[in-house]
Amino acid sequence: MFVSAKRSEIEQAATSAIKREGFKSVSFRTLADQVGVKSSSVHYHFRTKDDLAEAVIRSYTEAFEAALHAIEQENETLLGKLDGFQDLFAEVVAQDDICLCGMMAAEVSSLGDGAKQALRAFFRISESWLEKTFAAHASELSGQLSAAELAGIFMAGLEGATLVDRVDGKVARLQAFRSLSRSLIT
Amino acid sequence: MFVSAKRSEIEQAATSAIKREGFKSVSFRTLADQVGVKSSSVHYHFRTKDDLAEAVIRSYTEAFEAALHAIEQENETLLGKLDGFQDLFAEVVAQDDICLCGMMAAEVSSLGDGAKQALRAFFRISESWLEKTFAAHASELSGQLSAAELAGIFMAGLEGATLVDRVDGKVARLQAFRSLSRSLIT
DNA sequence: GACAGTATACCTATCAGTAGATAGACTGCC
DNA sequence: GGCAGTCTATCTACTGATAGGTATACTGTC
Repeated sequence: MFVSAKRSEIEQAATSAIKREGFKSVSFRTLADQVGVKSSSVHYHFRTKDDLAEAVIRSYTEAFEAALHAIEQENETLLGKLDGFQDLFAEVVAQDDICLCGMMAAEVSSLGDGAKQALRAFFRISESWLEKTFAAHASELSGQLSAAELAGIFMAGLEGATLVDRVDGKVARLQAFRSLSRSLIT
Repeated sequence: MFVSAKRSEIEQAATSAIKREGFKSVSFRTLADQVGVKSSSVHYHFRTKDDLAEAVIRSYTEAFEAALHAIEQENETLLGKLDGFQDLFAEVVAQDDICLCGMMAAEVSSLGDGAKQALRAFFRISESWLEKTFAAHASELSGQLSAAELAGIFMAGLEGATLVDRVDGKVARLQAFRSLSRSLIT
């Protein structure tokens, strides 16, 4: 499936901008300026703004899935996998951004149906990976929390941590979740 | 200190709208329509949009502080206090909203200095309350997490839980944090 | 008590800027 | 010739913000 280079470039520019300023703040004109075309050309690749939102979320989800797969391959232990997952969020905060889908989640009320569905898919996929991972290492876990509960805690927790950490420029909450994962593993 | 009824009304309308759609989506005109005045009258009470943001965040913080104080008075146990804290977030999700300051945190890059500072104050105050509460009940806690770490985990975690739960209309992550608090208390 | 001055709280009218979106023409490659 | 990709030009709608006016109410002075 070939997609034009310009289309990818626009998508990439949109992704960066959304992670920093949010989807509402991104305009066809600023994206066009950034990649060196006119706004009507952006409309050519993405008919409406909601088409753009959906495409960006789906690409982000694909990349996220690939990263999760790599983490799985490169780590044997639960702690290693969990650290890898948290690294993904640490990278985002390091660039003074938040997770694209966390940002979109805040703006969900102004998204169309296609984008909303794509957003739900992101969280379903990510949480499923976490749940599967916790379930596979159940014997290493102390405490009475289920794999599903742990998945929800880490998914929501890390999204919230990037959100709150960005406000004061620290990484205190992200660090606290590192500690939490260590305290849960025997 | 008397503030005009209309000003309060505008602030209230802004608060509701921000919790639902975000600050960017709120306009002087829609607020004006909602409270039955012209947009220039909204500008009379709040000179700029950032003045409005700051005022709304400060009022929200005051109300939040008052709620925390009430929780403290009405609950003896750590679990009771923690449940009370989580109830505040459950109320927000029940109305299909997210915490006003969580929303503002997502939009922080488009806020002015006054609003940013007010936002930092909200998180500082809320997290301090949590930390103080955890520290006061240290003997009831199992595990090696510090009071500061626990405060960060619950503050960020609950902000994230409301954010993610709203996407699929469930309260799964909020519930998972209820379980977490129970698993941490001996 | 009457008047001047000032503050509050709104109004109408308008501004420049930006938003998403569309129609129709041009260009270069296969 | 046909198609992909881009262009110019334009539209309607809306944004935050400002200028200038008005009615009402309070406040201090004579």
